[in-house]
Amino acid sequence: MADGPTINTIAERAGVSIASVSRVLNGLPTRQETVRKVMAAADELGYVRNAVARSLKSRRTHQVAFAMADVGNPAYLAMLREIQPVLKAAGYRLVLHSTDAVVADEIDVLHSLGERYVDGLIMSPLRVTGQHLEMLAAARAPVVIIGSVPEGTRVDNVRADSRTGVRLAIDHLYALGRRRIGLVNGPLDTVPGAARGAAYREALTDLGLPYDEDLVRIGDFYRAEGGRAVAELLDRVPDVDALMCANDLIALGALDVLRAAGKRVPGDVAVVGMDDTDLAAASWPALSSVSLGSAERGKAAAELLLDRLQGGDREPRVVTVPPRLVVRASTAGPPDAAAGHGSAERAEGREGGA
Amino acid sequence: MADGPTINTIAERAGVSIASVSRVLNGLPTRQETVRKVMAAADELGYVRNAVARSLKSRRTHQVAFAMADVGNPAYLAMLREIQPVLKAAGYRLVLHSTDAVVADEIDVLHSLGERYVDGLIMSPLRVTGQHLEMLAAARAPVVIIGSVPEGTRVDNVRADSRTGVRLAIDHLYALGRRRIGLVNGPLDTVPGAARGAAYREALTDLGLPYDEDLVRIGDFYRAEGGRAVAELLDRVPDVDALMCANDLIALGALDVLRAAGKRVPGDVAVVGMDDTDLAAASWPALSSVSLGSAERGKAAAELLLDRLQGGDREPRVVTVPPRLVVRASTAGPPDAAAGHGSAERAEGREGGA
DNA sequence: TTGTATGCGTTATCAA
DNA sequence: TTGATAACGCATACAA
Repeated sequence: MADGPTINTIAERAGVSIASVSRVLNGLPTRQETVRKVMAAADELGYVRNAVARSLKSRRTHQVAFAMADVGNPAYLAMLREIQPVLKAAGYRLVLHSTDAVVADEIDVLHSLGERYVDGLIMSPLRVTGQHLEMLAAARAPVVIIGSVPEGTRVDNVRADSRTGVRLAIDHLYALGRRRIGLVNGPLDTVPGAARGAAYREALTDLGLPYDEDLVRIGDFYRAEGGRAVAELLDRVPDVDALMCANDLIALGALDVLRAAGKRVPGDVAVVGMDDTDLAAASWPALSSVSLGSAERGKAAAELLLDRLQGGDREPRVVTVPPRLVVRASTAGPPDAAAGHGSAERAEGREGGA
Repeated sequence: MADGPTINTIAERAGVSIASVSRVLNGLPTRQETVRKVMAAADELGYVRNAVARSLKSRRTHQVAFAMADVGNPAYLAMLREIQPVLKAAGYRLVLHSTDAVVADEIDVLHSLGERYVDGLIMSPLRVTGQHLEMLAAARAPVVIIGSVPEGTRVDNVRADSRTGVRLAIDHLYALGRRRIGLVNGPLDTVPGAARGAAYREALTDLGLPYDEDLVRIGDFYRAEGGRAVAELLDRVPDVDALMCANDLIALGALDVLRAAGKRVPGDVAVVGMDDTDLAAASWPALSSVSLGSAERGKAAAELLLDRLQGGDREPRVVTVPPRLVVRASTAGPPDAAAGHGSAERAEGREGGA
């Protein structure tokens, strides 16, 4: 792997100055003959511009970072899938950070913004701490936060409306006649966990249903732990007739446990997931799920960032993506979905609006 | 967003030279008093090293690129999930490229290696053209290819063994008494498509089964098109009793179509997928699937690249990851899996070895 | 139209 | 132990 040619190498070979080489390479007005000589030399040498040197000079890297909690979480991947092509189309490379939901890692990412290896950052933090806010205020490059930040934070912000999302699901279950509706939530010290918990309580109140602590279980956002939480809930409230799960992975865990317990879905227990990931459509019975618009949020975030990178200064903007209930067999199928062929097809595609 | 402080700013403030500042920042031997002054100034100014300038000087970016065909494909995401932490632990950032299976884009990525914005590249090309090989030979940074390259190509290479993988699946189906085993494949001009097609034919021959063109359908690697291919196959061979699908998405499409056609799985038709993605475990009936070790291949590729980045020169290495058949309900469940609760659980976790 | 010289922010060499 | 200075590869103001 020999050292690559630089504009100096080309200049020598073409018998011109490096300034002329640079001009030709950048398409600035130059005499035809010089252009020819430079292009020929560049070609023969297999010259490729050094991106690092360009960046140092231009103060732009044409890179953007996307920081999320977990590369394994389909909700983040849905964002990624939308972010990637938007950035690519605009000529930006994507640097991926997975913070494993470790706050210190998120702070690290914000700190590293100062190193100027990217022109901007899209971040989807699980929790927003005071330190986050401090660093955001001091950030030396544009940042877009996916998730909710406190009022008045001067940062571009794309948020989901999980409150309305939970409401859609609970109303749906209520309309189906369910009255003992459980909640299987993630940790309350996460932004989504807290929001979903509060929204659940509020929705019940508005519907005139009692709030029963035994109907609420907390696990984490994964399948196995979600299953355990459901087992516990079943133990305390054997006649629960519906489960609102804080994400699809938890809901899959719920399906596992309900099946093992001999409960029919949705006959005995209706199940709603959240995030409407690929898994929802693949599972059986197909999972009704509240989409919080991960894909749309990713796209919106990418566009906000690009606008900021290209347009320059403007007031921070807040974009809220409305949730959407996608009804499938786990709530709207035949009483024992396990007995019916084709139920998933019938239900799939029906979508309730906000 | 004011201009950030540089070592010059610090030097002025601390009343020392930039050389001293650099020394302190890099922990080189320096007088205590100087260290103190520099650190104080750096602290007050909120100094952060400029990564671009460092890279220009050091000729290392501490970035590695991963180029794959499709951010939406779970097999690549499985690789990504393993690659990311390995690189992160070694202090490398991950730059993500999605080429949308466009060959020109892959060539672009190889070309852009010359820009030196990354120290190395992991690439998983769908097809390896002559141009790929040319550019690999001329690459100015280490590359690891996930996928098969021609014998003698001087490049680190991690390959799956889809031939053995297909063989495992066909043998399994044969052992279950299936004799009319169909193949739902992806395009034959892709490396995996060609390999799987050939392996299927070979496996049948070895088992003494006739090769029937009507039993082989070609679509692409996605769910809807896979379903269409299965519908066509059903039309031609109504009594097909097993389907080998070239990936899990195709297999999900197969489940859709079989269910709609009133076929029982695995009673009437046993179905095997490939790649063993998350979807396989989530689907119903849970999908038997041949894991080609996407995760392991990703990990191996990252380790090969790191070794090359850190260790330096050595002969190119070829790592072959063995396939593994994961048996679930879609082949080993009760005749009509749709009628049985808990079948997925019973089958899950049973794994046949190579 | 072209070349010289300077700076982008670091690191590293060489004298002092 | 420290400071002046030269790269790293490129872009550009200015002079020729």
